[in-house]
Amino acid sequence: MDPVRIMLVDDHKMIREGIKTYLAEDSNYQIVGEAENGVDCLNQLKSLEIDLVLSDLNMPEMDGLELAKELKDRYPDIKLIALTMMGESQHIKQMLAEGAMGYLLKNCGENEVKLAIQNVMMGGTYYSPEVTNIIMNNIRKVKPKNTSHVAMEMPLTDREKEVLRLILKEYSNQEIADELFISVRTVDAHKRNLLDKTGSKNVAGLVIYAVDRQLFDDI
Amino acid sequence: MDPVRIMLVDDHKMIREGIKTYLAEDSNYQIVGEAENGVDCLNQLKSLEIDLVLSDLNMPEMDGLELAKELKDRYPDIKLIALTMMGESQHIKQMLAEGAMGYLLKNCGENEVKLAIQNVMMGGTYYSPEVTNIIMNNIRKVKPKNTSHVAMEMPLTDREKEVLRLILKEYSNQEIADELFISVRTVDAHKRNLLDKTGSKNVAGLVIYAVDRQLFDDI
DNA sequence: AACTATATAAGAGAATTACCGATACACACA
DNA sequence: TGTGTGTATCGGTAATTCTCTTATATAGTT
Repeated sequence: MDPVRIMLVDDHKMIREGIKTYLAEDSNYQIVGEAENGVDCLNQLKSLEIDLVLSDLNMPEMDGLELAKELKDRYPDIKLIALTMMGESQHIKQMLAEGAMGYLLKNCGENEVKLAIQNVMMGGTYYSPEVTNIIMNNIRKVKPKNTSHVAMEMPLTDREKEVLRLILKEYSNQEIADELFISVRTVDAHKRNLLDKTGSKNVAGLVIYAVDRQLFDDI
Repeated sequence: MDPVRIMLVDDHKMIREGIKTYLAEDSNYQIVGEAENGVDCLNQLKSLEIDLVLSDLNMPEMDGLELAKELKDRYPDIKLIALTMMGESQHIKQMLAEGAMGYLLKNCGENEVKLAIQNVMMGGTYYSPEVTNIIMNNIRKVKPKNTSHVAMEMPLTDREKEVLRLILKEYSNQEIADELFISVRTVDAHKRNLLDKTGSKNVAGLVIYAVDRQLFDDI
C-alpha cells in the first residue's frame, strides 16, 4: 500500500518534531508538509498532494476550526485529525461538527497516532479515550437544574409541539397561523400555554427548553 | 473485595438471562434483583441493597430515562449503566445527562460487561466504542448548512455578545437596557445588528445561533 | 351525564419589538 | 487633514406580541 501522505499543522515546532519521530521510520507514513497555522497549510496544499492533515486547534493567523471549515469546503477528500490538549471540550465538539474524523491528545504515544491514522484513512474514526471522556462529561454536566420540580413538568400536546417546532424555525405568529391554517389568536394561545408549561418568559426560553431537551432532531 | 450487587432492568427476559450467564460464575458479581421496568425496579430497591443498576432504555411503564432521573434523585449512590441497541443517540445523550456513568450495547461480550462494571464501580466511566461513535457522529452531522456563506460570517462585537447573552437569559429589551444602563432603543439597535449579522429573523434564530456555536458555556 | 383536557378563536388594551432614521466617537487610511 | 467605516448611542412611529378574559366544539373519562 502507498504510504499515507500527511501534513502536520501546529505552531510549535517541538510538537511537529515529536510526531515526525513517531512516524519517520515507518514507511507506511510520509510527512510531506509542515505548517505553522491554517493559512500556511492552505497555501502549501495548492502544490501538494495530501491524504491527511494532523492539525492543532489553537494557532495564530488561522486556527484549527477555521482550517477545518476551509478543508471541508475546498478539499473534501482530505481527512482531518485534530490534535489537542486536555480541557477543550468546547472546541472538540466544534471540530467534530466541522468534519474532523479523529481526535488525538498531544501526549499520546506512537501507536495511538498510527492507529488513529489507519482508522481514519480506512474511512473510520478515532477518538482518544480521554477525549471521549471530556465530551461525555461535558454532555453529562450540562444540566444542574431540574432537581425538585421534575415531577411538576407538564407534557406538551402534539399541537403545542407543532407550534414550538415552527417557533424554532423562526416563524412569526402570523406565519405559524398560515402554516397550520388556524387563527393568529390560536397560535397566540398555544404560545401562551407553551410559555406557562415550560416556565419560560419568552421565545428565547422556549428555544432553550427545546434545545436542551432535544425535542427536535434538527437542532 | 465484596461482590458488586447488581440489579438488571430490562423487559426482555432473554436479555436478563444473557447477562446473568455472563456474570453467574464470577464471584465478583452478584445479581440480586431483576426488574421488567422502572417502576418494578424502584419497588424492589426499597428492600434491596444495590450497588449498580444495569438498565435498558425502552421499557413499558417507566423507561430508562425516567428511571435514571428517579435513581439520581432517590438513590444518588447507586451507579447506573445503560443498556441499549444501536441507533439511539438521542436517548444516549439524555441518559448521560441524567447521570448514567456507562453505556453498553446489547450485543457486547462478557468481558466488556465486566470491564464496564469495574470501571464504573471504581468511580470511572465506560462507553462502548460503538456508542462513542454514535454520539460523535451525531455531533458531527448536526450541521448541514454553512457551505457557501462561511466566509460571509461577521464577528459579533463585545457589546453585541453581551446583549445576546442577556437575550439568552430571557431578558426583555427593557431589562437588558436596565442591566447595561442604556436606552431600550440602543438595545433594539444592537438586536437588529445581531439579527443582520447572524441572518436570523427573530430571537429564536439568535438563540439557535448561539447554541450551535456554543457562544456561552452555560447553555 | 358530568368532568377534564385540548384545540379553536375573539376583544381590547398594554407592553414589547421592529423599522427607519440620526448623531457621536474612535480609528484607520490616504 | 479629510474621509470612510464600524461601533454605540437614541427618538418616533408602526407592527407585533403579550395579557387577560371569555367562549365553543370535540374527545376521552368516570
